[in-house]
Amino acid sequence: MTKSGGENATRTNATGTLGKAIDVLEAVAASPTPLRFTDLLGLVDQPRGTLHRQVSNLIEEELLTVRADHSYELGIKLLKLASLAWSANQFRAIAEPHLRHLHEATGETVHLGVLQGVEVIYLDKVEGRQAVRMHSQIGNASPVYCTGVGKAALSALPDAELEKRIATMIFHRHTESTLADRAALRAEIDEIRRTGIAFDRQEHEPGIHCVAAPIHSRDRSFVAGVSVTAPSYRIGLARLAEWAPLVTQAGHAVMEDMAARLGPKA
Amino acid sequence: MTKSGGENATRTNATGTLGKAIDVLEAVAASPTPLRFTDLLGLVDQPRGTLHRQVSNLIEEELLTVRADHSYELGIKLLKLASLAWSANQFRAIAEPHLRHLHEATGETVHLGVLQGVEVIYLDKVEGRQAVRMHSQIGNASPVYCTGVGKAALSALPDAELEKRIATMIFHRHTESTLADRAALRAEIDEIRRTGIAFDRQEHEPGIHCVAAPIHSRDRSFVAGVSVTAPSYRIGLARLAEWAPLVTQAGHAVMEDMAARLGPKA
DNA sequence: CAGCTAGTTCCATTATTTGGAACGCAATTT
DNA sequence: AAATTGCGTTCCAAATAATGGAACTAGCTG
Repeated sequence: MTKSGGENATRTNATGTLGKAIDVLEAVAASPTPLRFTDLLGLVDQPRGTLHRQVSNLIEEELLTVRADHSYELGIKLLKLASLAWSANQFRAIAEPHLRHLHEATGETVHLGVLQGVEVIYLDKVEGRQAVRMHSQIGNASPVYCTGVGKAALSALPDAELEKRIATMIFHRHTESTLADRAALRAEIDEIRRTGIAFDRQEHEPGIHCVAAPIHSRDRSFVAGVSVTAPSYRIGLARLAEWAPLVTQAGHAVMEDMAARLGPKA
Repeated sequence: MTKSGGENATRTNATGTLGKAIDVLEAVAASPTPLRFTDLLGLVDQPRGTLHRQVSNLIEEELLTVRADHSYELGIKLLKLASLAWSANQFRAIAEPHLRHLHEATGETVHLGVLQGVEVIYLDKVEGRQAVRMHSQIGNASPVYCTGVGKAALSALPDAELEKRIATMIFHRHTESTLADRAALRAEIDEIRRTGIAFDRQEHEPGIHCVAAPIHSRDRSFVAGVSVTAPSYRIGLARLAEWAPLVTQAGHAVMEDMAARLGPKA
């Protein structure tokens, strides 16, 4: 090390020993296909010996597991930690009653998500019946630029921050209506800032649209969003738009509760 | 290889730099009350300077967050990682259709959990409607000795392993029928080994009981369990017992699928 | 405003990580 | 069979990154 500056083809946070370990974990997490030792070696820019010990440590800590075919899988300890993280999460706890109320008022699925880099991580979800995979969403990471919650959250960011994030985004056209470039996104954000409401017009998944409102801490170092999602065949865009005030109110209510419970600095 | 896991009595794994970091994370995770810096200092055997840097690194990596009042909270990145861990988990994927089938056959809630040290971590859950907290269970860690899945899993362990785990358990009487000492648990495990079926007779939560069957890899280095849970006011113990064969079959089916899909070594 | 307590920074010492190279083992190929 | 190649694993001197005692600062509190 030391030399060669440190460019690298792929990922590399390389912040201290911990950072390197997390890099490995994230490489495994991000791969859609199973990774074996050599595959990882190609992804993480670390010498063999080092990588090998790194992986051993992660396995020792139960953060990683080896499958029968020698490929790696994230460890179950992560599920345990996440479960605890979820239930101790203060923001989620504060928002919960408001999500519930919003769900009762609309009858549709309500999501709570926070901005994390250029992704939205869903923190909670309230829905009616639904036979399918529960918790399909919690912890799920989606692109910001094509989700209601994501765009709402972006709109709450100070300009400098916003630009920084937009700069690092990689756009991918998920549906016909996806905003697929920076200019379109910037225009949309302007609009959202004006109205206080964000729409996802089937930009992520065809047939699914939503209304969302921003939530943020006083200093905007923490930004998030609430949304009401519905299938377009059942709920028209006009109907969705009628819920906008409710969603905005929910967002405001959460912010008020934050101020009240976390003190004025929050 | 890879073994030697399992310890985890108090704090201080101290295995390398990563281990120390995880210690901190787990201390935060395990605490029922918010922890501030000095509180942590008392829990994790590390000098101030060191702990402080440790915490800073964890925050840097977004594995930890500071709340407004300076107490710590597990980071949302954990949710993201866990979500990916969950969907990539091979065992869960193999078991899923069988859980679903078991749910259809009984109409009650089905759980899948794996043994992790002296706890059971729930990996999946299939249930009917349920207005309450979704994913209430996934990632949740419960004591082995008072859950159906836990006892079923224990019964699949080789004697030496079983004794090792029993030795490190700390018993806590959750209900009137909780097995509250090693002798009682050992007797129960014997019984389960004989019948292949484990019952939780309201040993964890009053009013809730379940039938469970063990699942394990060929070499028993991996043990888990499936269960059908029901409220006792609606489903009597006799009725529950009638489902035993179904549950056992589900367990066997999962093992067969594992052998088929992961090769004979699994 | 003095006296705490809790949190943060410094830096010489020390222990841990590093990474190049070699080893062992299967599966392929010759 | 012997040779080759691909993959995972182990070693160890050199170098980097972690350690931890002590000094410093910010916020309370009486």
